[in-house]
Amino acid sequence: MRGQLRRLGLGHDQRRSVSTTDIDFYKWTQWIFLQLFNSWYDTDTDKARPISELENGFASGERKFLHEREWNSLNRSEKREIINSYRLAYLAEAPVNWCPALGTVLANEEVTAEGRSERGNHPVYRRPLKQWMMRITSYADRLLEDLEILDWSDAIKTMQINWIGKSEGAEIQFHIGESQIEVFTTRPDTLFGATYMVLAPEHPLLREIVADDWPADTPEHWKNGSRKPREAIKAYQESAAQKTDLDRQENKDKTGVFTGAYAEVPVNKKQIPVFVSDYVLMAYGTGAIMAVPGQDERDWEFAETFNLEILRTVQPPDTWEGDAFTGDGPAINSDFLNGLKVQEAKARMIEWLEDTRNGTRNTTYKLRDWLFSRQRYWGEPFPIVYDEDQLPIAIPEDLLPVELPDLMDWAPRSLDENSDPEPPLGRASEWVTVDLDLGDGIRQYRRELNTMPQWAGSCWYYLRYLDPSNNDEFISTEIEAYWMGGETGGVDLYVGGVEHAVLHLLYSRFWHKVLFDLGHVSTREPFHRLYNQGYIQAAAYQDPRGIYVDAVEVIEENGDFFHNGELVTRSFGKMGKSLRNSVTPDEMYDKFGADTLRLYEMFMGPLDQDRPWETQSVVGSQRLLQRVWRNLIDEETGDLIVSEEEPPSRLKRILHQTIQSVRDDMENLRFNTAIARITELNNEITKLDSHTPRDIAEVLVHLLSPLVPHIAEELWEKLGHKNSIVYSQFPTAEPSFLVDELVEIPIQINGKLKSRIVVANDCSSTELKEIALLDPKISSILSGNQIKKEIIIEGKLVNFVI
RNA sequence: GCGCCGGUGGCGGAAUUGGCAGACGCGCAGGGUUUAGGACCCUGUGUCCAUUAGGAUGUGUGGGUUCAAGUCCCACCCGGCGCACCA
Repeated sequence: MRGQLRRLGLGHDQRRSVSTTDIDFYKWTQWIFLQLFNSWYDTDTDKARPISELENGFASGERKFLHEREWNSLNRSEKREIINSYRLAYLAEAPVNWCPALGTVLANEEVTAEGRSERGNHPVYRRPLKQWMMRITSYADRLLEDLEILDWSDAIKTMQINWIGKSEGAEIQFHIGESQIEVFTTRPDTLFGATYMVLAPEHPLLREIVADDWPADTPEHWKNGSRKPREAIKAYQESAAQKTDLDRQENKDKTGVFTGAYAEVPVNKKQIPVFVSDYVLMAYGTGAIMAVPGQDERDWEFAETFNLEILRTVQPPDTWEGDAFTGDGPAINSDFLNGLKVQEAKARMIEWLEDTRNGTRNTTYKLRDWLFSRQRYWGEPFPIVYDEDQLPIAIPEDLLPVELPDLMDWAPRSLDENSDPEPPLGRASEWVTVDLDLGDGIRQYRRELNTMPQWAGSCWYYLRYLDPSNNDEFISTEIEAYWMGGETGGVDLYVGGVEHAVLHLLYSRFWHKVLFDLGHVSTREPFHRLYNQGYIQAAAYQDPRGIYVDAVEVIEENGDFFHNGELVTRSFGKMGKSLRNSVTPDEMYDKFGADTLRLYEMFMGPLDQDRPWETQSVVGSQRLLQRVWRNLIDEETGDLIVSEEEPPSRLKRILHQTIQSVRDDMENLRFNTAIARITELNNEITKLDSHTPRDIAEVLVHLLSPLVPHIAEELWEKLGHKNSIVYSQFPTAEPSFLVDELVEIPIQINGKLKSRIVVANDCSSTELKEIALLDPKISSILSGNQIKKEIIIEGKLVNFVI
């Protein structure tokens, strides 16, 4: 890998090379973990603060302690548990993604929509486990808002927006007998239209509310075939538990069971039936909804299946032919809301709910806290030990790093769905306990056996890269300010693939904001400008059985493709072994040289798009370099053949126009068009009868140098320079040469091009018109026709309307 | 279903604020140089009609705005990616 980078002249700075697995690096990853562990999120000031400030606040009474008992009446261990529940890095028993095939739990971001692992595509199961979490949800709003200051593509921004999934609305209390159930809705304005309620099958309050017997007149199809509600609910819960996420997605037919219970709608005291259905997810909102079929398509569908009342509370337009109406319109059937538009009605209803203590304004997010521990060997050990209270204690900074123990057998075990995760570090029997003096004498502690995910190191490596050998700090304050500061703030340009949209790029932003709050970095965001490069794809070929054949052996004939005489079909995909379509940089280097390879890769299309590799086309780039070489060097002797003459003024103009566009293109990473401009310049030089003037040659080499450094350096040296071209100033365009003395102006009749005239660049519109009318083609068309209108734009065009 | 991105010659792709569609390259065709070869040089190359001159037509489809639309507006089709019963 390093060899390939070097061979291609990619100019990586070896001195700044960092590896997240080096002890010197992960020592600081552990240090950052401690910053998170030792902080809490203060919602009053909207930033992270040291946890000691919270503790002192509780102790002094300065900060209100909103729990049942007085802070000072708690014992040490109770206090610790409370404090722990505020930390940005905390342990929690929660439903997590357990991937037995990988032997580890995974973060939500690492599980695909199909409920499989991003890595390896293995099945993932939800199950409750005690794991380390990162309180990224505290930052949801800031992660959302600060997207605005970033120069990122809309694609990535929307992916993050969707992932954070902010919805504003209200939480409303419903009474079911003695019990109370909270519902989250983004449409509190439709409360009068609530005609039934639905709980998720996993909802904990089901136990309390399910009736003993079906009420009289309960329709048969509400009963799930059971004689008693409890039986019906139990059967439904079991069948729902069997369904995978995939099943739920594929089969969107509404199913459900009546609980036998009725809830009271707070605003009109109406009694509505309570159902259980798996179209309500426990993981979102409160796991319970008020169903408003009139304004919600899913509820409409369910209402139709179970013959439930449908009441419109927003007036759809007259032309409306659909079912549920989710658009805007005046409220109807809604008492004090009648006539109000959705926005006003929402606000009014929230006011009413808060006044009457039936609910509160609330916001929910799809984003969950980040599951941070893994049961793998290759990861940073947590700088955490446990004492006899089984509560986590941070290893002091001066005892870092906590090194990974040597393990002969470090592979994760492949387990099944029902087994528990087994951290490989548990096999390091010498290591699992440790004697430490943490202030009260040497005592034995039990180590944390989980490790951090691979994202931990990549969350902050861009900072360490700036100051890679600092042994005293994770980065020096001055160096951080120098590189990360400036107008924009953050990394100036970050090029990477789109696949990290809601993984690395979200996690990094989160860590960076924590470090910012604690005063360790000076910018709100880590990456100011993000550029997602496309992938180079290559043609892959499948034989009639669908098996991929070696792409290099395929021959084309009249648009069809053959492999050993057999017809094969073509598709495009990422290069790789499975598609048997790889072309390695080394092969290309050997055949064409590093400069040609670089030039071709930059020329084949816009950087942000996927582009198909075509070995056949690489010669084009090689030819350009050969032509440039021959324009400056005698092929036979190897001598420089540039002339010291002043270049002709026409060529000088072309030269400066080229400088201008190449600068602009490079600034915007449009290397393909920059190369096209350079090619045009070189083609002009080739047409010269005399040798290339030095002024032209030097600029040409300069323009090429970032793209093809090797040949550029050699030509630069042959031009007589002692120092490397990288130390010389990139050319700047002379404004006076950017305008041509003569310009060609198109002449249109009725907007269609009929002729062209060449005029001085400062030709006035009256002159333009006169010259245009003199043009033989134009005059012959115009003769006998009345000009109705004329559009004359100086320096641009002439258009006569007849 | 929702969101984002895209659709231009045989191919990869160009085209500021609406202003000459197809820059540049590959491929292809014809010619030149060479003992030969092409990773060399020159010329041509959107499509259709025409011997030429020239004409018509043309940026996924259908409408619209405009003197003028690849570009703006409306409706739709196709492809890629992401999310998906998110209340």
